[in-house]
Amino acid sequence: MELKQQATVTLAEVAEAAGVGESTVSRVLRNHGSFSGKTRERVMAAVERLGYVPNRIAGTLASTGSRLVAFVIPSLSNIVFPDVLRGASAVLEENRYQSVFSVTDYDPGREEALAAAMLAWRPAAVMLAGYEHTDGTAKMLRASGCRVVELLDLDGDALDIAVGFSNRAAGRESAAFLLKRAYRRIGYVGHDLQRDTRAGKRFSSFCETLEAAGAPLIAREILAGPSSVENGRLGLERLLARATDLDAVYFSNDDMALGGYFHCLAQGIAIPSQLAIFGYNGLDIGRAIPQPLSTIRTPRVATGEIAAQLIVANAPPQVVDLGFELIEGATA
Amino acid sequence: MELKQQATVTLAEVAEAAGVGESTVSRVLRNHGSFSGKTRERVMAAVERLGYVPNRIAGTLASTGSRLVAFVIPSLSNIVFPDVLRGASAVLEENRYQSVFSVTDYDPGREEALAAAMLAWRPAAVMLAGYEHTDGTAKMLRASGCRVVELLDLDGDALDIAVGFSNRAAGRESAAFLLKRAYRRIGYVGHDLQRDTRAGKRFSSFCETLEAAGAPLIAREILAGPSSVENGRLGLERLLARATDLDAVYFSNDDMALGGYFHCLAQGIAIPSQLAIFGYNGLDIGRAIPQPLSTIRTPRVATGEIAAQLIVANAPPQVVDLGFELIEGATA
DNA sequence: GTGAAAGCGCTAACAC
DNA sequence: GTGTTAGCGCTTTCAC
Repeated sequence: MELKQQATVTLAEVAEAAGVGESTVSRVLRNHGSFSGKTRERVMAAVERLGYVPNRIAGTLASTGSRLVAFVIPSLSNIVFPDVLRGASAVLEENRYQSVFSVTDYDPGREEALAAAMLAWRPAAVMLAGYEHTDGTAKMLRASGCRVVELLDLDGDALDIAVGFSNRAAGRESAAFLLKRAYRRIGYVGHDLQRDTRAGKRFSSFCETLEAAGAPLIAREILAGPSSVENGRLGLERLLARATDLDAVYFSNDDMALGGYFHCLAQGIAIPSQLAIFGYNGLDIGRAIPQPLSTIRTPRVATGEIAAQLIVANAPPQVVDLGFELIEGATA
Repeated sequence: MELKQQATVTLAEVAEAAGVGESTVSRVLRNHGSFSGKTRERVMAAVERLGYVPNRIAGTLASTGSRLVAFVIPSLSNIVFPDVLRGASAVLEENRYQSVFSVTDYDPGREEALAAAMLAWRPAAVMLAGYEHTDGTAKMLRASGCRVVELLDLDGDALDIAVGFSNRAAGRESAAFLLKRAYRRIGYVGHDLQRDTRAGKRFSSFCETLEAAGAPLIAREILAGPSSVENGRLGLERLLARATDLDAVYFSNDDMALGGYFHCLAQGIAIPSQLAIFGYNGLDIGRAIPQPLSTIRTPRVATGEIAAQLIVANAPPQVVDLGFELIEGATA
């Protein structure tokens, strides 16, 4: 316990040192209200001399709103969420907001507990992934009076603000694209759909679209655990062991699809003539492989940016559809 | 401004509703001090009924330590930092700590401003990447009295706690490995070293090791901007246009190395017989490509975990070397 | 086992 | 333009 004494320079001490009142120091520091240039100088000099760092805890308690935004995200392994955080935090930092986060690991129960913990900091907004929350979470969020932003999904009812795109539409368009290219014997390789409900939505609308076209899904391979390149490779290997006559495979996302691509590369399976591959997310890496990956590019960073802008502007409840872009690539 | 009224259920209201004093409610909620089972039930019932969410802002102000840990990281695009956050936040959440973060974009000036903003929340600890801070940042951190953890680098003097591994050692061992494999005409493809000082340290000790062995670096290609697969691809393409007789290339990290690998794949350059490739980080994807990438695996998640554990335990100042692992792979 | 009261370090009226 | 003062919602003695 070698802790140095917590350097507790307070606003009162600064006021004392500068020979002014506390509220004057507060005004100068927040550049709010009126004070003379001379006063300002004396205050700043005292701040500098004492190395004063304002206490936001006290400040927030005394004032109304906190410049804090809470993120409750499913994962940090799936690049989607760091991307969203990146977009949001850039905008928030510009506006002198701060970001708190916690990771649910795709567990709705954890989400509820973590959201409660976040709410205890009285944030200006809570940002969560998607619409699948427990009743408890929804109730708590509604009761909190703080802004709520649901991200990356539009297939459901928003609590307050929603920013993202439709996963169902993405699944549908992916299927439509493969059908248009005349693929008819289509398989699927995915990861844990119970937990990643957005991947689940894409998959179900993908299947519906195939069925409607009279070319239902032939085979699927669903791996436990999160998406990864290795799981994609393994998944395709297993799928092809069971279904040898596929002409295309839809993957739950680009990580998985890359794994599939590498499997084909290693096995000498010609893409797309022998087997077509289609992903989801539009990661940069998909464009750097020898054959650009056919996929759907999602506006992940923009989702974060827009969400943050709406909070900073205290915008009214709304649903913002950012859409997505189908990239034809060379693998399907 | 359609904000619902901020639902301000306070501890006082809970006390009132439960027919007990405020301090009793506080004791029950924190499970600290003594109270009867009956009292406990009544308090919990009132909490439930009113939907009370404790105000941590007030709680922290009234008590001593805050269960808040601040991360000041260079980037969220480089997977390294989400990995560290992931490890740390898992441990912190288990211990009911919360994580605040901000992103410096590799700018020491921004780091100083953001660190100051973080300090305003009086966190239990501030975690930063590496040792390269401005004098202002170092001074402020020291004066703050809060714990400081420097992550992912050990080549320098720690302010308080440091957790990570030596980037210089990593550069040295990478060079030694290539030399041992009898590569002698070695090149380098890297990203912005001014900003990513850890990559800079790896590179300089890599070069020193080559020189000491009488096989100095033949050529280098350094791209502006952050590391990416595409930049790696482009970098190798440019490098090979100038230096056609290389037998191995060292990349600033795995993202870059993957780009190089894909370039070779697309150009029909045989790996490793025509050209060897060596990376840094040991990303999972490097093991899923047809030829496993030769690289150094760094304990990124563990770095976050250990750092968090030390903070939770309020451990004394120390330097923790987690080391790294050289993966021989198939590309060098 | 429990309650009353004094702060924690600020902000926001409100006087001057 | 500036100081005084009353909270913000808790935790923490300290009596009882």
